Amino acid sequence: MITMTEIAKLAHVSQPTVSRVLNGNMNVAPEIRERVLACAKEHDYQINALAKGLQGSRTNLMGVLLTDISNGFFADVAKAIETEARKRGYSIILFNSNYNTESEREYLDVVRRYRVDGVLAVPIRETSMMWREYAEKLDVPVVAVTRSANGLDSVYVDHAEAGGMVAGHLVRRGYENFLFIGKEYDSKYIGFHRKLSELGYGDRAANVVYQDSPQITEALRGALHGRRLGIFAGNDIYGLRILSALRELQVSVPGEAGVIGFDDTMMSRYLNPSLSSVSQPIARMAQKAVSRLVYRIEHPGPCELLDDPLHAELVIRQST
Amino acid sequence: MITMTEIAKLAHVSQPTVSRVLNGNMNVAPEIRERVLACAKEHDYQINALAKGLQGSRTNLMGVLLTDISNGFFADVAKAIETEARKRGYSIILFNSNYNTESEREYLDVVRRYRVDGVLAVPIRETSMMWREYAEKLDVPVVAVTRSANGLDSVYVDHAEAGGMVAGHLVRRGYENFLFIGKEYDSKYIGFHRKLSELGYGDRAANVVYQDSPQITEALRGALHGRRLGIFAGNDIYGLRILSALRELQVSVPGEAGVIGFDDTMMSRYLNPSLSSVSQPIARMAQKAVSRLVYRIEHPGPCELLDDPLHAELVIRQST
DNA sequence: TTGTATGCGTTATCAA
DNA sequence: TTGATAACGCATACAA
Repeated sequence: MITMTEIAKLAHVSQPTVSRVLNGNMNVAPEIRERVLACAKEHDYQINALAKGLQGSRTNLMGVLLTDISNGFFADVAKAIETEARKRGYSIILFNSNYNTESEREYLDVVRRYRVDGVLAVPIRETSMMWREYAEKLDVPVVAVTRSANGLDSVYVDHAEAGGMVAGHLVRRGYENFLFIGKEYDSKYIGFHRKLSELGYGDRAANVVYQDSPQITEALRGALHGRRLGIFAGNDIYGLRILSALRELQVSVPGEAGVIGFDDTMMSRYLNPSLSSVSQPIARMAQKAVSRLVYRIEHPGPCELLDDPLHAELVIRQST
Repeated sequence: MITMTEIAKLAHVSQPTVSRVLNGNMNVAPEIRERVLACAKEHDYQINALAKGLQGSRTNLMGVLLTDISNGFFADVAKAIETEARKRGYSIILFNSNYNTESEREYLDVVRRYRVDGVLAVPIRETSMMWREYAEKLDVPVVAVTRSANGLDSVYVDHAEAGGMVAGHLVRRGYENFLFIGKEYDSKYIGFHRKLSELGYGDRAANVVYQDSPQITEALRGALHGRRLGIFAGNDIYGLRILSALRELQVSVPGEAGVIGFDDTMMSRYLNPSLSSVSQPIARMAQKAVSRLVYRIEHPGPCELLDDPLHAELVIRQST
């Protein structure tokens, strides 16, 4: 691939002059300018981003650490981030932690090797102090998306609040026993349970950590006795599986049991019964997170932590 | 971030010696080796990948150009590629063309700027010769994944063959009219139609280019007259929407109409009725594509084009 | 307005 | 076994 030095030779000028032209510096004679531009175009010059990055300025790279891109929600997040970053001239290096804390740690090192200008992360554990440490070592700004992390700028949806909304909704719909099915102890559940307690149903809420489909069926069978059961799924995929399991158990929805998912995946409106869900403002989150990260990149130095909780929205459908 | 030169000073050796130690070159006195390693560890040294890449060796970056990562299938592909690439020490720069040919072109320039070692691409148009041109300019190897591209190493599933399998299946199931609903003229449809012709149903197959949900409903209403209708959806998302539209039209599935999707997305088995689909060996494709790309990276120079069509598999469920 | 010189952090070549 | 030195491609400071 052709370099500035080579163009300089071809155009009979010095390399810094080529640099000036290509960077739009106006202090160059028009004739030289044109000669250089023509030559660059002819040879389809592309700047060497590595050299540029090495030289000290920016790399225009953002590291994006996700938990699982095969989850439709995060895929949408990734897409929105990529779009937003590109608008501002950044490219994305992508990593999948697969909910593995070790990978998360390891990828952070990789990210440092490439001298990314900043990092967007979906932190696996919101509560842990790991990220505070990480961020210090990283010496580039980090913004948490989707969930908040201790000690990080965070653009996220208030999951506890969303959990509370779900609880309120299920109670209004007349459910009297409650079940949360999710991947792990989760602030959604905390908010869910808190709200149920406030409403006087604190002792009627159970929490199941999901492992596999048979386990879901078992949990449901155990929870279904008499009272109408309101089920809160940690995400739409669980919601889908729960609907399927209830069908198998011949439980009527939303009659004997109601189900509400999380993330409002595209599929949920097409299911039968269509799945109620909690919708997150993905595009807005991506926009805010990228924009905050760019700000931090362009204004280095200490800075007050951003805590920007957005609000989820209930999308009520047939399943509740 | 600490550099080799700084470590050199701290350890009272020369910078190349540090380089040797950190690269595992054995021609270094054990005591020096330990001193350097200790110092590197203490300061959490991470190599500057930009400098390394600039110097001439590899960048250990792969460009990944996708059409749309928010499609569950491609999200799975992206994940598998990332996993496979990481196993071999590569990181991923990700791009979403959003089925936009201009973006595709533009991203290729970005990829060149970062001097990636190679590119994995889901080409938007399989038939066009664009990629042949692109690959020449790129001067790094390119491998097409998922679809084959003219003039590129290609690891893909034979969509025409898969379309034929679908046709055969629908005919065996007793459907007598046929409809393909997909994003655009597609080799799936070509194979589907060819097989139907062979079986004597050539004049009973229609092709609908999908735009929005109302349009699907209209198309279905138009196609449902008397004979049982076998519907082939270009992907599972369309399949889902079609099932939903049929419910709305009160058409029984798989009785009056049968539906089979494409990609065998995770959700399809949980739908009601569960959705028949065509499953593609994603992990194997990713593994083969990455492995081919790495081979080409490690063995530069001209080389016979790889054409590695894998085979799809029908997953028959309730919807047919 | 243009060119010369220097440095970014590596690897590689060559001497010592 | 170790250390000087150059080179990769660019941006920047400075000189002309």
